[in-house]
Amino acid sequence: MTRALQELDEIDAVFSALAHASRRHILIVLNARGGRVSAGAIAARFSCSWPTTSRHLRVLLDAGLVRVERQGREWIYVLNVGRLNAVAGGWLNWFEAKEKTNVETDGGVRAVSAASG
Amino acid sequence: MTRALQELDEIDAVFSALAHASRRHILIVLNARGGRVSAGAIAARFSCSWPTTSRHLRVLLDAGLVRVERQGREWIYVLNVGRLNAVAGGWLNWFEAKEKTNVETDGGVRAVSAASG
DNA sequence: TCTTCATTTAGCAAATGTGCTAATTGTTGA
DNA sequence: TCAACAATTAGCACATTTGCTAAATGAAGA
Repeated sequence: MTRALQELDEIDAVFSALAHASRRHILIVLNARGGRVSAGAIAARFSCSWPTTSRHLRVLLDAGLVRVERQGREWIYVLNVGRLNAVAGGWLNWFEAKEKTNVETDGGVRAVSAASG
Repeated sequence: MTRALQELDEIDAVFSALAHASRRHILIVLNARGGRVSAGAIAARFSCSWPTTSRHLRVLLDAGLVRVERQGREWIYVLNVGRLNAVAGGWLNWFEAKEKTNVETDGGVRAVSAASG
């Protein structure tokens, strides 16, 4: 897979992960608690069942927005703010940057948005 | 509905709209073409059927990321970059801002992420 | 007015996502 | 080794999303 296609997959995974309110909530909670929280502490804050929260965590993990570390019998989830800002923020920057630099050509456009539709 | 809950609905609509690659692509195309493009010109760039693209446009419309104007027998879609940056960018800012301001309390956290899970 | 063009709406099938309960894995401490 | 604990994986039901084709809408020009 080329670098450009891999980037598109990353963008897709991140925005898909951000599409659900529970997962956005998990990231906010993680951030507010200093970026490191056990799965149990996260699950305790939600009204849905523990397995459901666990699956949301896995989606975030697959998108690279968190990583996980075993600590005794707990799993500690660690927020990856850098990736959130790089991937989601990076995509959003195409819109701010537009006034300054020339990204009018199709080539440039395809580089960040191809393989859809 | 309170102001805070309305904001949560806006965040939800915007991130749900951004969750599909075709819709992200539409926004990029719109941006590259100066922010104003007819539905036909957009549909012509996609491999999926015209009605399918039309529905993607409606999702973007409902999220407030575009508006639409009738011009003769064409529909012109107009990008709303301001809303994209305000809602999606605004949500992302909770993570950058974290190092500077204190948002540790649960009250603050709930204000931007409640009603999930 | 009638046809043509541009696009949307309707309606259906297939795929995907979400939530639950029950069962499993792996760790700790007696 | 065994019980208790922390969390995940498995498997199922329900809801939503996505894509298609066919039909409808509404403006423009002959």
